[in-house]
Amino acid sequence: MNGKPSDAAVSAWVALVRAGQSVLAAVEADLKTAGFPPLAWYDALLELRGAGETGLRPVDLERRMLLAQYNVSRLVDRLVRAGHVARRPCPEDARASLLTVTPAGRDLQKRMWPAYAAAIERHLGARLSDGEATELARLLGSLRKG
Amino acid sequence: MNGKPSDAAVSAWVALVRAGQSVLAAVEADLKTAGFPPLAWYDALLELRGAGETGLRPVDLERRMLLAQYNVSRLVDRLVRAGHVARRPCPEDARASLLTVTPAGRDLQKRMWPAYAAAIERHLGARLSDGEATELARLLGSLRKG
DNA sequence: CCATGTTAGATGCGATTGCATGAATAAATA
DNA sequence: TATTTATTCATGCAATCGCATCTAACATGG
Repeated sequence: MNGKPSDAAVSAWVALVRAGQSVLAAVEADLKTAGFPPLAWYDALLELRGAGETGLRPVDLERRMLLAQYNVSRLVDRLVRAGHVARRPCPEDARASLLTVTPAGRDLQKRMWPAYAAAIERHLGARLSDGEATELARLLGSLRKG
Repeated sequence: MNGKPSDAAVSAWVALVRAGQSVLAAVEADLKTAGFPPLAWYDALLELRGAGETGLRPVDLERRMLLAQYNVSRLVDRLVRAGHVARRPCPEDARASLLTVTPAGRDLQKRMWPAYAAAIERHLGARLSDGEATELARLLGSLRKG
């Protein structure tokens, strides 16, 4: 079963790739201009913060961030080297570590948010009504695996 | 003027990044599995083909593909090395070349389309009705710079 | 316990990306 | 025209990515 996509589907595909790339690049550029690290750092810090005291194993981060295993491994390396994340041994699985955000990491994440929020507003919020944004989120949500 | 984004805008942002990444990665993976080069090659060949006999300068490709200048320079290098694109001197501007698709490039692009189309259908078309796809394309279209 | 298979994570290596800069030409201006 | 500025493209270098593979630790079946 491998039907061809409708014209509407192809249009949506093209629009998704273009808009995704364009908006993402613009937001990343704003963050960089403000002197901040890439979005992935923010995402990782947010995920880890949301996991509370215990922290997360790299494999958990991998699943939440939709990143390849080796990319998580190296992202965590960089975050640890920069002092934003701490590793401690995982008591239940000696292969893994438990990752938690350090105070410096929490601080970075908090300082990034205003710039990040402004970029989202500028490149996305300002171009859609709330109703449109909600509808967009709904449509994009149905593209998730399932 | 730097208001904070609404919750709806933030939701749309998150959904856009996640869905974009997820669907794009899935389509790229399908293409690679089928033994084809990355999507950027297809896009470039398509743009060049659409430009007819004359071809395009690298800078034109850059604008159409939303790529950084050095990425275009290197993408073209690879396409030329692989025999899919030809350079000839641009008569009106000695700095530039005019890029055209070779027969091999045309052939590659044609062979890629079925796999590409199937991937779009699988990862996007099959998950949205035509009406939804049209609406999605419309909403994403309003995110373009203007 | 041992053997086998599976999962978590790290890493060497080559390809690609991003940044900064260079070289050549074109365009604008004095 | 001579000078300055802007545009087009290429590239050295460092950082990052992707792939393949490796080690270590769990899990399962005997």
